[in-house]
Amino acid sequence: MSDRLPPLTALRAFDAAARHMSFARAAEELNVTPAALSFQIKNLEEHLGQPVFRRLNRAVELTEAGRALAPGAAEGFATLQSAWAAARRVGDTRTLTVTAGPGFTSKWLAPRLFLFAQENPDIELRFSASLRLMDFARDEVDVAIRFGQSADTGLYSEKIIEEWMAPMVTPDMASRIRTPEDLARLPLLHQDDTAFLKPEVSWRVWFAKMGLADEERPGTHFSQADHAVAAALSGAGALLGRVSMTERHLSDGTLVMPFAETLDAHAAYRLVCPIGVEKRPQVRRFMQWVRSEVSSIADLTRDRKFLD
Amino acid sequence: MSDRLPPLTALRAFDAAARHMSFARAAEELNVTPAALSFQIKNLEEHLGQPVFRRLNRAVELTEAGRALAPGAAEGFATLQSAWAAARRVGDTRTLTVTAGPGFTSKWLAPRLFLFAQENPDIELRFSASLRLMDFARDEVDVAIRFGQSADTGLYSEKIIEEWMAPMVTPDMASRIRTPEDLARLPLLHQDDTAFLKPEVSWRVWFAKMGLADEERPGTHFSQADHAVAAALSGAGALLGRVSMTERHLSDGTLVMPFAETLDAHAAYRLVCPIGVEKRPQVRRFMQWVRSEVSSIADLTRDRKFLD
DNA sequence: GCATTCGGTTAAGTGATACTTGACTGAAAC
DNA sequence: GTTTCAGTCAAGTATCACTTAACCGAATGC
Repeated sequence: MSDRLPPLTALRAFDAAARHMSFARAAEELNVTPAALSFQIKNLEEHLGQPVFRRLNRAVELTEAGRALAPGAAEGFATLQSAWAAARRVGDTRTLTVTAGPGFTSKWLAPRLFLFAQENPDIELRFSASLRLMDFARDEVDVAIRFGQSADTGLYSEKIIEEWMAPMVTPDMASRIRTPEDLARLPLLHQDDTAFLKPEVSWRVWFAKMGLADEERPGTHFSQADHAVAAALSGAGALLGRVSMTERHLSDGTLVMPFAETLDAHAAYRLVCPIGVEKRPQVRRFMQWVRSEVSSIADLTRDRKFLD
Repeated sequence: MSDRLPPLTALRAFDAAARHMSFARAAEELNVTPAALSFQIKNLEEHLGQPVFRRLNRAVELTEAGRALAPGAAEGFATLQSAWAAARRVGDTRTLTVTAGPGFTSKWLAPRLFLFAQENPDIELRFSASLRLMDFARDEVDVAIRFGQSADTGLYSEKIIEEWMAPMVTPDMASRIRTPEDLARLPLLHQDDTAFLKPEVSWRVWFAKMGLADEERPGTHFSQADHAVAAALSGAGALLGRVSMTERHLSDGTLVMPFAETLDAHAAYRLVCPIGVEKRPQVRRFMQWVRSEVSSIADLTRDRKFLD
């Protein structure tokens, strides 16, 4: 009994046929004639010793053996596919695929990306904004930007922005604020995306450290940081904003910090990639560019005071 | 840029070469000449646009691209391999592969297996005793016997033995035991493999339910049930034994239960397999055999009393 | 120090195999 | 009742994977 793999072209044909549940469409995918595909399946069945498809009049359906084979075959070829894609990316100095969360993407990356594109016209930057953590092997991504309190092990990881938070309001609002008590009377905007941080960073903590009551503060809650920022920009209330998200608005004055007292998030954005990838030229250039962009926002931190 | 998979034979050649880190041995594995393999690798490199191996004088080493490709390639082919093996097992009514923990294997399965073999000479029973949970797809196992309090979802699961525990000693010892207090004075044997059960089953609980002090009982601890049983058989002390493990010894009188009071483990051995597999003829016959074996131990439970 | 062995490469020739073409089948659709 | 659809079969062909045999360079051995 040969438990050795059958001819791989036959397996591949089966995989395509099982995914499409149609020989004709499978043949199309593989750029062969239906006859060739039919022959391949037959060949596979000969190797297996039993049919994998039950031929119906106008359709095919998997036999039990086929059902046993199909998921593993699909997974196997998918694994090969992404391994191949990963190998192709090595030595490809033209493209760079970056992933980041939606907040960071919209408030930090996206507004600056055209600058990177200008400086590096030869690099084709691709983009994948997603909250879920990417699997570098599966998702064909070169570098990821992740927010968190500790570095991932087994990956290259470089801290790019230390996060801290400060009260922020529109300039108009700021003119009417003198004391923390003034602030507390405004509608407060809460970002729940920092809720997992320890120690906690929230309006409650900020006010407590400023000497006001240590109590839950009412207000509007946002699950995504950029929505909270948008609300603050429209004058909906006072935001305990993340500098990484609001640096642009603080620079151009559409948001201002009425107090110098800030909270350290004890967390940072990190640039993360599989070990070795950080040495590829386009990744190097991206990192350098990120570093220089970060250093230009450093001056915002000039006269802040940490509440600790 | 073709991100489509390269010729699969070439990928396969690369996989073998990367695993052996030698073209010659890879060629041997694939039953081809080194020349053919060399050509395949070259072909692959042409498709990739860069070398995957650096040729040294007497050896080869992976390039960065090779390192990116190798693990995924190995995983992919391994997946295909086990999917193929799974498909081959379907429709193979000759062999049956069973896995169970070491305790169940040595105390229940192994002593009876020759009976199954006698009744079913046409089935080749294979065996895999392991503590770790098997992955049906990966480990080429048809059915598993697992001990636990709840059934696994997504799998066919049939309760085969409800576990309960009772004090057990050698007949010699039993003659000197009249009251639970007598028992408590003996060296006590503890099995830690049931420590994860809730509610707890232990000497402490048994004695407490019999009206003695609810306190930790000293004694010897065993991580594996069969070792504790062996100790009890040699007269080392009193065991709060699992009936599933000791049925044989209770039947032939080498162990006896000095009290009728027992503890329900609220757990059971289950026969587990991927859905659909339970319909295969040799699996059916194995299950039927297990059921009939189980029913023959039912009479042990005749005059037990549950402490609840 | 010269021959040997080892591991890989190259080139030419060969055989298997994967594919195409074109005719065919049987059932469903119009 | 013709048309269409999905898959099959048979014959011929092109491709490709493989073998054979000669070759290369470096380590090994006497």
